[in-house]
Amino acid sequence: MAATPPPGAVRPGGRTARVREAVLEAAADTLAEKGFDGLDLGDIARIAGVGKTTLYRRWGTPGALAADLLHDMAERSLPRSRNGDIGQDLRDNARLVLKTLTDARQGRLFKALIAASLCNDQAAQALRRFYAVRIDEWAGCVTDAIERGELPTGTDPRRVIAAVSAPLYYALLNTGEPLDEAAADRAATAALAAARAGALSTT
Amino acid sequence: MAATPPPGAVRPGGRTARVREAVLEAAADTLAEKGFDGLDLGDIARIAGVGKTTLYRRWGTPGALAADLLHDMAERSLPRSRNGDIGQDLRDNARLVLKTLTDARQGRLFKALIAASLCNDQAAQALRRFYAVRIDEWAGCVTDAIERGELPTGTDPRRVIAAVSAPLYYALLNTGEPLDEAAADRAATAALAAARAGALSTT
DNA sequence: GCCTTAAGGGAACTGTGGTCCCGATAGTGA
DNA sequence: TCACTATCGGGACCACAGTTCCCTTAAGGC
Repeated sequence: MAATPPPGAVRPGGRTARVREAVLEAAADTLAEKGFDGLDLGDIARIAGVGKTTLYRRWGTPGALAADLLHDMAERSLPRSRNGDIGQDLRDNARLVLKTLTDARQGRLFKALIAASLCNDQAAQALRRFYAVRIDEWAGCVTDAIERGELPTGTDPRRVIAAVSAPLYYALLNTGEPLDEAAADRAATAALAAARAGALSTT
Repeated sequence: MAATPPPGAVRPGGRTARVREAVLEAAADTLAEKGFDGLDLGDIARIAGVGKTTLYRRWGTPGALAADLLHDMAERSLPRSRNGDIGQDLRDNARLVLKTLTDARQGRLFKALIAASLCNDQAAQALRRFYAVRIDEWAGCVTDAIERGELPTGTDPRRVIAAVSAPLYYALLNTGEPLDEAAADRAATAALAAARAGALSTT
């Protein structure tokens, strides 16, 4: 019982790749504009200039399309800061997250992708992978800081980076508190204080 | 131009109240079981044993129904701890949040309601109100602790409580990190360290 | 450059989510 | 208790998201 490969996997080049690119771009635009529940495969087909049948055959559901977009986004990682000072690095990270979440297009896109991950298992898995990549990239700052003696040995690098983002996402998703530079700086300072106190260790 | 009152507002007692109760219960069950995108008004009507027309007339959309459920949930507030020790109080709060998020039914329900809030403005507003009520209730712990001199004056009570929940929700929604008692205790300890360091002040 | 067939696209079709109409039921004020 | 009408509920109806069919195009191996 040889499993049939998913459509697009056997001949991924040329036309197939162009279709995927156009579709993902249209999907990102639509998610940013209308949110996850406004993601209609028929609309996407029209906007991307491809056949509706293609959308249903290759992706099938809005959730699977969002998952593919997340895979695509995880590929392009942003380089982290290297200030030689953990306080400054965490602040840079907080500012970067802030900028992403408050940017009109990016902020709405992230909200829509989180909504997708809450409605669809494929999207949920892709979202976790996306954040794992992002966090791993920045965890290097913490590793370096530990080596420099700025933070206790045993500090968990990923947890420190996650601790910076967490209050900003909590404000975005749960409380609706305003997201501004003061909030970003508070997030960085709080994470640093927690790390110094040994509250974010691996054990 | 007198605005027509929304259906159910003029005669909210008796049958109308019973219908709302049955519908909200069915909605909560369905959200917990199938998530927000599985919330079909026709299904809810069948489960609740009321007319489909009633669902569409009184709520109209899944988002509005989720919003009404959130309003209902915000009414019933849970009492906070009063240990006389902020470390213990924050730990209790973290354990309570953990218990809610890891409970099979409650955890799924919260995820679904957050998804709803990301797809619908009414639900988003209702969710913010829900968390405002919850956070205000527990903020009293921090106010008391400041008076007892356990935390610096100028500490923002709501921010401290939010700082406890934030990493737990971040694990639930973004990274998929395991949610266990160790995670809850880390969240409480980290928030306490940040507050003691003055990183969560009102200014 | 040729051949095989994976992948795309147009168009017709259909199941069902959501609307509309109207009679039945019961909350509310007197 | 009665009258008025807000609200409920059943069923017909309709638009369209999602499927299916089948022909066309071009990717990839030789």
